[in-house]
Amino acid sequence: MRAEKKLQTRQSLLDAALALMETGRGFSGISLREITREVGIVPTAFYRHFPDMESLGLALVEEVSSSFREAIRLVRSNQFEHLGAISASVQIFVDYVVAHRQLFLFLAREQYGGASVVRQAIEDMQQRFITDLVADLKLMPKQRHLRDDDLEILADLIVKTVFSSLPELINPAELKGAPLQLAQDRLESKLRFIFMGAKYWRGIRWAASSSDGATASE
Amino acid sequence: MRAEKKLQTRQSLLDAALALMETGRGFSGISLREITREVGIVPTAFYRHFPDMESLGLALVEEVSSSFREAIRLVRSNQFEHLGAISASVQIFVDYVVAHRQLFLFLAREQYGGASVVRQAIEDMQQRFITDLVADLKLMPKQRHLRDDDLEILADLIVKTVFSSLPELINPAELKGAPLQLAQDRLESKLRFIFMGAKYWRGIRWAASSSDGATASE
DNA sequence: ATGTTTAGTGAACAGATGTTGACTGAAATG
DNA sequence: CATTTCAGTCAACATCTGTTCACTAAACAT
Repeated sequence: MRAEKKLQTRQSLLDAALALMETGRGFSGISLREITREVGIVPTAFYRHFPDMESLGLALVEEVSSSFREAIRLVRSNQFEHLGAISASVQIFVDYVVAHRQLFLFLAREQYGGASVVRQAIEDMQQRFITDLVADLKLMPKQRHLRDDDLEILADLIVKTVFSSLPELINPAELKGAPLQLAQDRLESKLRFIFMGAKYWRGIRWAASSSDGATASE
Repeated sequence: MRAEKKLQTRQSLLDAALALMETGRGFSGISLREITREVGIVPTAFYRHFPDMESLGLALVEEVSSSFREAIRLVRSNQFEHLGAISASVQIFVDYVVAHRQLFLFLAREQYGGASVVRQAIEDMQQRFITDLVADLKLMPKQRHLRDDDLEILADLIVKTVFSSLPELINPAELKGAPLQLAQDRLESKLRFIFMGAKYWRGIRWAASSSDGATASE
């Protein structure tokens, strides 16, 4: 009961940090004292759980990382059943995101704006997702015509598109009736664009990388 | 010579804010006093130019906005010449971004992470770009098979893809020889995926928006 | 030449922040 | 039961912050 209570307040600290981010500020704009105030403990008790704010941020990254993995797991388990794979996948994913709003709000806010260590951790997480997605895509017969490096870029595009859609999936700053469904449809369409592009991708190498003008059209 | 000098130090304040962001912190992590210290004036002189930090941030958004417009103008003036439109456009754009690194660093950092007012201003700017791009795409004969709302989503996808590529185009945190050229190639390939998807886009309406399972395949 | 405007100065304030060290009291251990 | 462990308390600190007010002096207008 000693360590159990400790983990409990530790979680309270993490939750308080997430809750305070709903005021509109970034993670770096939240103070140690604010968090402890929210939890109801004295500022110095913070150090019983984290050496500093930075490592609390890293703990949040880990939390959102495993949460994201869970969402992916849910999507994947249904992906091979339905025919409308994209639609079903997006539906599952969006449901999961709104059910864990605060966590993904943190992710959306800090993916580029956070302190360098937290940002780096998020980038690493993103890269792992991309790598995993590449492995998944390799198993799909529809993507067999794509080269490995093209697959990597495709996966990167998909992941970044999903990440960049997080703000509109989360923000309560909408007045009309069904802005969530609209954002969800938009994400679905975007992925449809991308996968359509992948389907008709021609492995044409457009010569060297740099500035020779004569490339394949389009 | 009185107002000229004033504009000069005002610009110094803006530049100092950008310069301080290269320390890794977000805009909200920079203090008023730090900026004045960097410029070499006393803290209270700040108020001769901005009522508070927030409006300095908004001034930065305006600056990056007009800078971005200039980049787009450059891209557009060459777009109708070459055949390798994507490659040339990306080349021009990337050149412009690295030439104005600090401004676009600010944009990349604050697009989601910034204080609510600044973030909102950036979102508005993004939306104007999307609207403009829709108008542009409408003029291109290759995109005539796309419905208006599909064009909107396509433009959204393109703009967000470019925005999400900004960090890798800017960050000096690379050790190898040519990471910039690599990032540039990646952006080019992503846009190629997207435009390929647009080319083969079929205007099929997949029924209503919400949760009916029977959708078009893929 | 005289008076006004104003960018920048300088001192000082109230408040918030991170971090310190010594403490308390209850749970865990033996 | 005696002892150790340790999550949380309490008071205090040095530091940094944004903002105030009265001021100086140089550029401007008259």
